[in-house]
Amino acid sequence: MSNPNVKQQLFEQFARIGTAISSPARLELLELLAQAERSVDSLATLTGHTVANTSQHLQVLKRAGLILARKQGQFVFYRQAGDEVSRLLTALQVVGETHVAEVERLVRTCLDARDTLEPVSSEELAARARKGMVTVLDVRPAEEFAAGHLPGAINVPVEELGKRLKSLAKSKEVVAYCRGPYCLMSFDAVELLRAKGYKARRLEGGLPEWRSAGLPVDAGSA
Amino acid sequence: MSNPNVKQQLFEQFARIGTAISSPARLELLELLAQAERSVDSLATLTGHTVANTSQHLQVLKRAGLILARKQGQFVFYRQAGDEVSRLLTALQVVGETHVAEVERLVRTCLDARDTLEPVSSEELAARARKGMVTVLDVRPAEEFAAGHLPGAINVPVEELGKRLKSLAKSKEVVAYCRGPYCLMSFDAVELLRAKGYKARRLEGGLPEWRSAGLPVDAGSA
DNA sequence: CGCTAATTCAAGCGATTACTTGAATAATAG
DNA sequence: CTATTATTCAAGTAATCGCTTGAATTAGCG
Repeated sequence: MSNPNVKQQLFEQFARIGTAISSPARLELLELLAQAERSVDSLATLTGHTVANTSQHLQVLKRAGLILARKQGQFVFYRQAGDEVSRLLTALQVVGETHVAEVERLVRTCLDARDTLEPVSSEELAARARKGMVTVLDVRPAEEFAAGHLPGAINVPVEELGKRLKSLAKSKEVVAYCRGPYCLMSFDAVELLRAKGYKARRLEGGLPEWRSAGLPVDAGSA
Repeated sequence: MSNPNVKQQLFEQFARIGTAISSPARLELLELLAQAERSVDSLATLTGHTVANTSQHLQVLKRAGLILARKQGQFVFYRQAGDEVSRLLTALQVVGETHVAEVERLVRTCLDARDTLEPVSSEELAARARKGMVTVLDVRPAEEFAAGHLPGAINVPVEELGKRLKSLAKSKEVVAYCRGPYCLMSFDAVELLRAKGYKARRLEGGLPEWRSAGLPVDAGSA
């Protein structure tokens, strides 16, 4: 006979993972860590929380198995434990999009340019990029680009995009991407590019989605 | 410029879904509701919690968009909101299996017969069942079978399996399935069948996994 | 060695959560 | 209408959570 206790213990373990993704602050950390490994301090700065608070959140994520730590000198670098974690977050977002009215409302409210910004799917971009038909633009911070990016992508962080437009050819269509489907950087980039007369669209999803779709990623030459 | 507030609000929405799956009790409810729609009272009985407590858990799940309610007479029947929910739970389990040592330990401890119980994949079963090579055995309670089951499956709840062995031909291999990869009923069934001289294996995963793989499900003739 | 910076630990506090108990609603049966 | 059953609501309590603050730990640097 199977021990019914085991099942409860398994539920407890899975619930611990659920707890880890039950806080907005931790979801934000997970999104950042899906891009590149980062120190506690850098994460605290990016999220605007105190270092101690950030450290505690990171430990919750680590205990749940979602992230891993690597100590180098006086720094501790955290990183995502694996692509399964990105897939979990994607599943979370899909449920939200499908069944939570508030999510749909938020997406429409802020990103109502959606109709005009029809996103490019990963498959489509992969095919068109191979033929050299598009400029692939990575608008994330340089560190994240360095940790890995789409093959052949050019890195121009959003904040610098205005000043560095000249490096982009106007002849080819530009496809911008950033951290993920709800990261706003690529929206801003596309908006700016179109205002300047570029033909621009955004990739549906970001690097984590691209990677967990099994598509190739260029490792960084930091 | 995009409103950075929107992103925070989106994280809050996703975090609410995380909160919903952050409790063992609610995970158990979700597993049950992935099989069939059920009343509050029936869920309370099955899980061993009070009705009021169960009702409150169900409302948390409902507010997160994971389940839906249907009122019929004095009963309220809850059901899973959609297959996306099953996929979320699967993603949760995959992360657990991959990155939480305790999960692996539990699986090995209780289900260490795993080596001898090599599970059949959905694809393999689909192919072999079409050729009539196996008996597909659903060992879940009759109500869950009635709400949907694998095509051609025979329903014999585990508790009755001992008494109803005669209805199973010994010539064909038997593949048993139940609620999911961590549901113990099919393990018990396979153990019992083997002890009685049957050639038996279990399906890897249960009905929800089968369904969310896009494979056909026979609707119930209750 | 002492100094500084990155991280973690520990204590504390207000807010939230899980569960219980008992009452309030709502639908059905007599 | 009254009694019964299913469900939800409301109040209360112990435990947990998120965040802060300040001290402890650890590694590098002059």
